[in-house]
Amino acid sequence: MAKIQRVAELAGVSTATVSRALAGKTSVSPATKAKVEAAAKELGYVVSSAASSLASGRTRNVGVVLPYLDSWFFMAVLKGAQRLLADAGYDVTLYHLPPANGLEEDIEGAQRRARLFDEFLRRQRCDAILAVNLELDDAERATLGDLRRPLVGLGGPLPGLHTLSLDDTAVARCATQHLLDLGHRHIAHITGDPDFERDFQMPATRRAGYEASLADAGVESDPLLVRHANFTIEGGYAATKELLTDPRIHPTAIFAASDEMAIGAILAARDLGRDVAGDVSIIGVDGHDLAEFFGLTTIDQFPERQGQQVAQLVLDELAGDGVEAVDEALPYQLVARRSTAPLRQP
Amino acid sequence: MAKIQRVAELAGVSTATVSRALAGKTSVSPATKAKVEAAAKELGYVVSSAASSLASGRTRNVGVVLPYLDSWFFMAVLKGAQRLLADAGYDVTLYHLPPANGLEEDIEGAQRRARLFDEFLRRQRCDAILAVNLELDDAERATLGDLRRPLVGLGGPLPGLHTLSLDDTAVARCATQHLLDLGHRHIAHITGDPDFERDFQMPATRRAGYEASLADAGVESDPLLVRHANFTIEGGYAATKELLTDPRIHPTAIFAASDEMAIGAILAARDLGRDVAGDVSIIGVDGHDLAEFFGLTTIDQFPERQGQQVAQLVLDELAGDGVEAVDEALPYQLVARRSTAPLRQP
DNA sequence: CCACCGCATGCAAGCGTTTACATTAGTGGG
DNA sequence: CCCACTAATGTAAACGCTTGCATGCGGTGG
Repeated sequence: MAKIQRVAELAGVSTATVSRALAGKTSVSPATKAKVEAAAKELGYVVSSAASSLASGRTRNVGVVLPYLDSWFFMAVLKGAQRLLADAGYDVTLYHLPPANGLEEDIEGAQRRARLFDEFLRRQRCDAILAVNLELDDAERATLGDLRRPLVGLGGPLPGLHTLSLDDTAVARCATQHLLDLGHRHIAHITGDPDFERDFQMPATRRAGYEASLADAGVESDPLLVRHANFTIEGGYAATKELLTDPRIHPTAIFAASDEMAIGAILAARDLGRDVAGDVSIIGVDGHDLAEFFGLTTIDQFPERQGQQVAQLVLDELAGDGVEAVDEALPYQLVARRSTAPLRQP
Repeated sequence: MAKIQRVAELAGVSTATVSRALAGKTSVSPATKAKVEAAAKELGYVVSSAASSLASGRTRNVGVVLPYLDSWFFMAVLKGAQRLLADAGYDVTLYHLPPANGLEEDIEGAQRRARLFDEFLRRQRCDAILAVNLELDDAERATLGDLRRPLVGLGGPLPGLHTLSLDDTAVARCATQHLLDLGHRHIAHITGDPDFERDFQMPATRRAGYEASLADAGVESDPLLVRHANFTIEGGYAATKELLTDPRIHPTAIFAASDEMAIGAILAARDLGRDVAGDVSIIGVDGHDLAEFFGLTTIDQFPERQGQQVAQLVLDELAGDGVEAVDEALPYQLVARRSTAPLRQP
């Protein structure tokens, strides 16, 4: 039996009034509202989300799509978003969507991806989708468009939808400029592997910022100073060992496109007996929890706050404040620590 | 209009048949099934989860309750569980439930916790709950019991429900024994802070295993050799600096209750100019991604596989294989790497 | 004093499925 | 050739809420 019935009977009102009283929206007299709430509490009543969704078309649930579940950065974002959404009464359902790698042989991955779009996201389980670092092909874009639900992105821009993104060019310039300002001229760069993930723009963008900054300073860029890793500590470590032992180059500073790679760089430098900052300055990007611990200079992008911001955006769109599909810039900030220092004069 | 209607019309059958054909359960002739599937595909039809849930009482959704969203370990578990559940067609909705810290002043945390139990978990949005490292009070236990849904725990035992847990005593003994076998007698232990999280048994249990193992070997345990950290790299680092510089003690080996603390220990030893393995052997627990990178000897507990296993348990219970409420032991394995070595003879 | 208005509430029609039960057609044994 | 039985399908009643519309009521301005 419709459980709301029981509450209605106990409170001596109709189910309609119970519904209205508990939703808190439309006009219900304070006295009635109190009675209903008392009855609900006494019976331990909580609305059935299925029934409520079916009747109202609203689910009180937001889908969060993440490319990685094992990366510090995305978890920080998730944490921020989850908290804000939960406080607003929304559940979060989590979808894992690894970046399409474009590899022929990854049939399983492609199937999972297709299934996510064709099946999971279309069940109308979410009032809105919050997608982090999502790159879409046209069919996928169409699927999401058909949902007719707010769709908000973090790390865009994604054409046609509201996104929050970091200005990767500016961030890279900021990091590079910091090293230039310290007097460094042989600045290496560790970034993502452009072949590794199809369509993942960020590494290329940061590299462009790095090169532009060098160019502005009249420093010639050397392809040998750019290495690819995959955003992991191990990757940064390996790349740095190469950079610091290649006899053709003599970098005095390294700009890593993520803090995890920068931490790997610090460890590699130490293992090679180089003095971090003294012999080689290292700067990262992210604002990793461990940056403080390692004394890592970084461009903090406040990931947890990003999660909150993008969640707030979702809530705004759900509230109908029909924001237009724009791309907003996220804040970032240079945090100077011990891993960077002025170039030691030879 | 009931969209299933359209499919039914296009396929020339009743909605009941469409429902059956798409669910794939009951008897539908292959021909009809094909027609229905074609019609559904043509219309891009996907069942509305709300309607389906309301009618069937099943949601195809599993709630996963985690104590931390920013810890490597829990994310590894989540990753494993999410994948298995997604492959089985289940959505995962994520609930963040920080451990109750028992602090009077943490009203906000207590409210969040209460709200999770009283509101979120009771909306009948989940077919089952998968709880990781959950510690419940009686009222909470009652709430979850009232749900009448499968409730499975990882890291128990939780009285009355089916759990998978690591034998923390055995793990600690295994780690300690490894160090004893290498000839160490002054073995330090870094574990969690018992006051930090009310009711979180694991640190105490591991410590007990450590002490039992020492006792078995006839080695006297020294409270000075036990330090508390909070399962972070920073914590392990700080604790290790203390251990290695306290003039009253001379540990030649450290057993850290987590790999992250063990990594902190390695970094601390290095910073103090000690040779890891040569001067001080270090062993952790978890099987962290970075253990290989740091050459860390560890007791691997295969967190991602734990996630899969506990997810499988959920699926089994949902399939009605009414497993009884038992506590099953999870596998673990000593992985010896470079951070442990035989005691150097003085 | 009346017509009108707005607020609080009730009534009942959905919302889009699933599924128990009824119905029909086909099958093999007696 | 009939019957009992099974497999495939249809019929229609839930499922537990939300919400447009109707109703009743006290107050207000003319």
